[in-house]
Amino acid sequence: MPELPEVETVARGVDARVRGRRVEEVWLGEKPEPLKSPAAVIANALTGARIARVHRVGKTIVFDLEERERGQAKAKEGNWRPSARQFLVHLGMTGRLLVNDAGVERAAHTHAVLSLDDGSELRFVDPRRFGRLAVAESGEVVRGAGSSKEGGAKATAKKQKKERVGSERGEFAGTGREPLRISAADFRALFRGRKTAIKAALLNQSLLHGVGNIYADEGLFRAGVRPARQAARVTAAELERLRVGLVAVLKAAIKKGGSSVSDYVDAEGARGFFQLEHNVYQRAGEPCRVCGATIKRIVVGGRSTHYCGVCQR
DNA sequence: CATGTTTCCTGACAGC
DNA sequence: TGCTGTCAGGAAACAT
Repeated sequence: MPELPEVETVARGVDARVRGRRVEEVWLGEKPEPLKSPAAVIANALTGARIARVHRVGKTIVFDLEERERGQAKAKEGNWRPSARQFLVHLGMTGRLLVNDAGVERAAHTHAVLSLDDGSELRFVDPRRFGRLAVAESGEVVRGAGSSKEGGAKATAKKQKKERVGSERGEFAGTGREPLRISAADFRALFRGRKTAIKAALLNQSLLHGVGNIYADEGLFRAGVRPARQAARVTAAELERLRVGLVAVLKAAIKKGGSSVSDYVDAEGARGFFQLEHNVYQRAGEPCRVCGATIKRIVVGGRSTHYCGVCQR
């Protein structure tokens, strides 16, 4: 399942392939498309736009777009300006973003295809349909769910706070803080007074975004903290070990192209290798690499959770 | 608001 | 062989 390192890997790979390309045509799949924004909004935002940059915010892949200057219709090949809209892709559990030559046969469960001006195609493939596509309007809030049916008035009026668009320059800012950049003090503050399990808090995307089940378990192992501990009771020293451990494990995973459990692949369809270096995730019943004790599996926050009962307290 | 539970969706896999 | 049941899990929706 794609978490921060996997999403980062995909974003980098896609960026290398599509940056500067112009979107000539947009195809969106059948009825139950995984769209957060209405199909017309997505098609309208993308068709004719140029892709300025692709990057990652939390677990979301963000496409910065440019559009042609108005007025000067004669269009020398050069009058582009930043678009007020960004294209957002969330891979969910099984989503893939692939860049293929248009001639390559489309995989099953292909839900969206952007035809680019160099004859390649950016394809969104997602068997389980947990992934989401959306357009963020500068200065607006990208709401979660509901709007998948209707982008309508009701959705706009409702409570808004989920994903911020516009921290500073009106860009999509995600739901929480970036694990790789948050300060020690801000990190500690996230968990202050929280009665939920530290693992559940780590998975809460409105606190930290980008950390999922794999790296929550791996980070807690590095910190020597048991996943079920109440967040508020984890000491400052432990939280700092947790922050440092998370940064280390996330960076190490990015270097290895992410973890390919289930069926994750990058923009070229290549698997990652970090799963080979997991200390606890999906290693229940196997010996701890540090102390040799048997790795345990429990359920925390509704998620399967792995830890070493000796190394983690 | 904080927290816990249910739901979506389909491939993979265990068991018969 | 082939069918059935169970599981996985990100995040929205719903419940408490």
